Amino acid sequence: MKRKPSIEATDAWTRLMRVQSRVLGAVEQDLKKEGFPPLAWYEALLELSLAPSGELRPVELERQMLIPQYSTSRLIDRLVDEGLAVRRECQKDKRGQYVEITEAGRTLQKNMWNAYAAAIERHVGCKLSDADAMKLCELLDQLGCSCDGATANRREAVSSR
Amino acid sequence: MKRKPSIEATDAWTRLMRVQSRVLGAVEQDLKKEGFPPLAWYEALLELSLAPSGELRPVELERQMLIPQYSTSRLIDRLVDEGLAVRRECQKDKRGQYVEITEAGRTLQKNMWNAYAAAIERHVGCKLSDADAMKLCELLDQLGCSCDGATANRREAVSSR
DNA sequence: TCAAGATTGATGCAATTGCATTTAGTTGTT
DNA sequence: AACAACTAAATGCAATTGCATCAATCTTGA
Repeated sequence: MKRKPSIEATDAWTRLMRVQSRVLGAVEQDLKKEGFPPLAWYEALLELSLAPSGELRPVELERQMLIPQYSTSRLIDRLVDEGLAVRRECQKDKRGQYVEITEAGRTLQKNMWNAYAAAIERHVGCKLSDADAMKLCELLDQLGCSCDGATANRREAVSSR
Repeated sequence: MKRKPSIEATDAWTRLMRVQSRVLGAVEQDLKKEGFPPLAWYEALLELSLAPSGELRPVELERQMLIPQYSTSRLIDRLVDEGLAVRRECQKDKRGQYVEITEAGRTLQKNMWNAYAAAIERHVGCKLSDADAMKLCELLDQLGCSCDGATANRREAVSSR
């Protein structure tokens, strides 16, 4: 127990932290400059838009997005405030509810995807060959132990996002 | 302009975001469980401890750590409040100041490194061969366009941290 | 069937962040 | 010297986060 990491592992750790923070910052800033809300809104709208009949339980959204329960609750508050989603009652489970994306929500999601895709291309895509990107995925997956779910299961949906 | 990213690039982006957030969360939580302050404190203490005579200008710390100016200012406030650093007047430039690490600061930095190193090993090191870690660094560096500075310049110091 | 325990979602409160601005001091130009 | 432009650091304020807890409902297993 308590073995020390190799220099290589430590470097990988450092770069993982620094590079993602830079890249994320750059992408978020691009979106903001074009007047769009934070990425988390996009993620939520995407999940909702892909769900059957455009609705999800908050708890499902929470699991997809890997964020804490109270974050989900407040994110939904904001989406609802902006008219991007509505809360609907859930008859199966009266503790719960459904959150349904609105037309405005779908529209925003699509518009954001344009800007978002361009930003990904600008800050990731054009710096990496497809082969390198795949290799990077592999290596990251070794760390993640399951980045799975989310993206993989609905590969078909990607082109339409 | 405005070309769309490939599936591979998009996947790499997604994994970069998700994996670092998981790994960071896991490491931070390990540290917290052992009663240590946030990682940012460690980073700052490390920078200070490596600086000649253990002191830096806030603006230098800011550049090393890649955080906004006001964050640095407040981080220093906290370190000073806890007796881990002291503010010293800067005669060369009276707008500025020096921040000097205290003995308590150096001690905490060393203690944190034990826990931190173990956490890196647990969440990164043991999941990746050294060769894979190096490859990961390379790929991330392609994105970062300069993760450089910080770590690379003072490789000698690493074993002693 | 009923109590114990688990799950869903919201929320009060304190701590932290982000933004914009302020204060103070420095530098460069004429 | 005088002024404009710039840099260093702090801070007020609003927004966001994290934590703990709550209320309501469900599940279960004796």
